[in-house]
Amino acid sequence: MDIRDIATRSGYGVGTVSRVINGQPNVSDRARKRILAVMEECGYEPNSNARYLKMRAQTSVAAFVMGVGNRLFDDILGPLQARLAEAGEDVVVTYLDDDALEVRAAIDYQQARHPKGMVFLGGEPRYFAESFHEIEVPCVLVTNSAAELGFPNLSSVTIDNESAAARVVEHLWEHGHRRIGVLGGNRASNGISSERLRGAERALRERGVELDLERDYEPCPFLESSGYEAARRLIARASDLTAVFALGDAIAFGALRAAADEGLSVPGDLSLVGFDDTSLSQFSVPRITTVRQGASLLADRSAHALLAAMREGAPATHEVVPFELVERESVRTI
Amino acid sequence: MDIRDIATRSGYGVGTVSRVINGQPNVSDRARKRILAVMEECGYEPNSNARYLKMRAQTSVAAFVMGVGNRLFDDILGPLQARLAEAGEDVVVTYLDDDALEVRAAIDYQQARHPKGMVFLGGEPRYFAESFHEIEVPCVLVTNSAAELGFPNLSSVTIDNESAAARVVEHLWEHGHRRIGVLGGNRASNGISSERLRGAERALRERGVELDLERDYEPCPFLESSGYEAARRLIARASDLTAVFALGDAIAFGALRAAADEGLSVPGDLSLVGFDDTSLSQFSVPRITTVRQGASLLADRSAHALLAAMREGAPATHEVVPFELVERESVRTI
DNA sequence: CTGAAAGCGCTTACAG
DNA sequence: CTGAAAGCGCTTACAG
Repeated sequence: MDIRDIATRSGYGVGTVSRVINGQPNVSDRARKRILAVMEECGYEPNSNARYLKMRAQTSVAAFVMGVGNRLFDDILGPLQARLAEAGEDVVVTYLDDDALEVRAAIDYQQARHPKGMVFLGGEPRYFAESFHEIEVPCVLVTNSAAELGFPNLSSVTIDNESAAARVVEHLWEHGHRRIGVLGGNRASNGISSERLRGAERALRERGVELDLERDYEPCPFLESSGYEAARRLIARASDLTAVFALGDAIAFGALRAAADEGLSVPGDLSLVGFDDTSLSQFSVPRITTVRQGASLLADRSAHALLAAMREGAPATHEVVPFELVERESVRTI
Repeated sequence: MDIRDIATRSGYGVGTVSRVINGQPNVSDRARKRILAVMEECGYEPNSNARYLKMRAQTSVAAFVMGVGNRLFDDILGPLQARLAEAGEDVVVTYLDDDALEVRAAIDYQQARHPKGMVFLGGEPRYFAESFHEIEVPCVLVTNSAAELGFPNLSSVTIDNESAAARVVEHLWEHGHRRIGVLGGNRASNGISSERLRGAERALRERGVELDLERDYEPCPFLESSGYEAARRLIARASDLTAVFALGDAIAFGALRAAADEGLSVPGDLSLVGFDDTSLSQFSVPRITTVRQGASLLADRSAHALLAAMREGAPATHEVVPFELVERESVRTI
């Protein structure tokens, strides 16, 4: 059952059939109606390989997910693929190890598959700066800003991570905390973790305290297990901390467990704040105060930016969506 | 840069180039070496649309994920796509709402995209029985058995959910619990939740107690929030329960929170067991006793079965992989 | 508005 | 072992 069968059965030529498939205007109503009816009756679906081959277009959009265990990314992925599916786009997702070079992976992928567009869930700006110029298709970086990078085909949608982190510190400060530790991420990176770290440092500095990176900060990946280990180290080393700001909910969740293992109650002995508002912080005991970034809003805006770039050649945009500090039960006033 | 360019530059014909691309044997070593070198030098990658069009083959394998928030599925997806990628297969993933008809979605997808194979992460056997016969490509159902269904192109890999649930009840029983409630899933379904429920009922019955479905069972989706709500209802209704078996970790995690909100300590006032061994049960306070099913083992075996069916036309297999009860801190002896 | 024809980049008999 | 040619199922100028 191919386009020729439909042409024969409907009494029109393949050209006309093709035009109705593609919703082009220059077809008579009569022809359109008839052809649609025949296609319907035959359950005909155009062969996408042939279409894409001709249209010199690409098979789908590729999504690269940084790190396997990231809940927020999983939460974004669902809505994202839904939005894209509504627009008729498939998404092929690739999970990358935390230490994989996402831009390299994307370049290889582009070479092999010629996607129409790509989206990066997370990513390290440094790698983008180095090699993103090899990428030609419209892309969007999600949860991390690409504004500074200035590539014409790289949009981004993100919250203001630095301000959000500063807000957390402000919140802790208002509740009387002066000895605040920070947990997670990686100083060398210039991704979200360093933005958040910077925000925390700035807010502290504005209040006259300099964050002691050697003592009161402990880096770690955004995983429950890593958060657990890192928190144990931090707590052991800096036992005078009254509050810990974990740069991600998964880390905070691990830290909550670590505190329990150290015999510390949260928030009795130690206050804790997370980041992302996943179900981890919503249902833990105690519920963890955190920063919400809306997964479906991020997904929406990302799909929008990508589609606009893919379809209308819209220029790259850098959208900053709002965040919200959600106060729960893990911070006490001292 | 297409196959003709490579042909010209290497001094061979396109047929020969095509043969080396496809690793066919009837090419001289000299030709192969030369052509490979030219391809390498040009960074040439064959156009997959053209290949698939000619090979009348399909673009990729499709994965359907039932429900958006399922951690276990997310954990399977990563390794699964990695295995498949090693074998040169893309995977296009589609997230389905909990109430979506996965087999219908797959039929539509097959119609539209002609995938080489499909994998279902979760799924309702009833729907498979009804309409899977419309599906022609090799498929595998993961975390749920398709053995009873008897379709020649539907493999499955799963643990023995019924035995695992029975094991949980046995464990609770050994610790002195006689009033055991069950939380989660859906009685009408005949998917994993009903298997687990059945296992629990059986184990209870073997010990002379009949599970009161109206009083000591509360159905719910496999989400933290649903587990929370369901647990509150169950606890309010059947306050004499000494233990609750949640049919999933997410549910257990929600239940842990619900217990806290009811002023019940776990395991002091109420013992709790989950299912899946996600990080939710690993790092919660208390850590939750649960059943481990190995995500990467499930992924491995599924990829294996699918590949065998796709490449060698291997018949459907129904593999049962081991589970393990992992004892933690949420069950006390009474 | 419509059809006939060329061609997208490959693979695969068919000859040699 | 290798090349020339046909054709996979579409789309898109080009005529009309």
